[in-house]
Amino acid sequence: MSTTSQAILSQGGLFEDQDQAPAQMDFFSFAPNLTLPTFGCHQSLKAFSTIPPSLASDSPSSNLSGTLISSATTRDDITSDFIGSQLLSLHRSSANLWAWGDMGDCLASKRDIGGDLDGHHLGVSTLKMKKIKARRKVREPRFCFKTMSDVDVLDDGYKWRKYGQKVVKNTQHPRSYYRCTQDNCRVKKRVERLAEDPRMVITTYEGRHVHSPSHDMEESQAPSQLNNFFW
DNA sequence: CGTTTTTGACCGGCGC
DNA sequence: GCGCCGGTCAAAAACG
Repeated sequence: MSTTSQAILSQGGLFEDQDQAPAQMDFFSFAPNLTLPTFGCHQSLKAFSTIPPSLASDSPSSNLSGTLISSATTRDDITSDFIGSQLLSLHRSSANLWAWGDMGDCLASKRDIGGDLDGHHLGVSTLKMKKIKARRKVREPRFCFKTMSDVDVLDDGYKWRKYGQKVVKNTQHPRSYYRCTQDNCRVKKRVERLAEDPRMVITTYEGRHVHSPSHDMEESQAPSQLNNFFW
């Protein structure tokens, strides 16, 4: 992955589930108020963690939300300039929205308040709301983002092992399933190229890492938890 | 030879 | 209950 051209780049957005990722980039402002946990998975997302610790803390009650535009595929690409210029629309959220069900409730109540009947701009149909409710069980926190990239699997500093691949209906690109290789870490991610626009890759993370990125161990010797707050 | 990928089988949830 | 579909398993192959 650290091959020749890293100069890929990417525009991305964050959504709490892949179903909600808009097909077109114009919809980017689509979910400015949705919250997302500070997973610290993908470098783009990690950019969130470079915001003041008060915002990036692990506390579920201080989740971040926003829309992200990034232009890097490697951690080295992330500079403070990058963060300043590429990270957009960051908000603090007071709600605890880790669980899926809660996420659904949040969306639902927002819609009620706003009286937004068509709900189209939110990209969540009433049908889907039901679906979310039905899945209320216990779901790992999950989110996805979309990037424009010619590499499928972006280097996010973690080590992944592929455990499956599937062609899903109505798509011509297979979806790949990965699991974090770290023992006891059950984080999964799936990667899929958009049918509408093959330049776009949708990456969905599920769960939270119980460790820091493995890369850091090898190269620059073990980072302190403080440094780790950056990556 | 240990680790990762590939790929068909299998399984569970859901709609009909 | 049955079939479809997405997600996972696991044996075999590929890789380094």
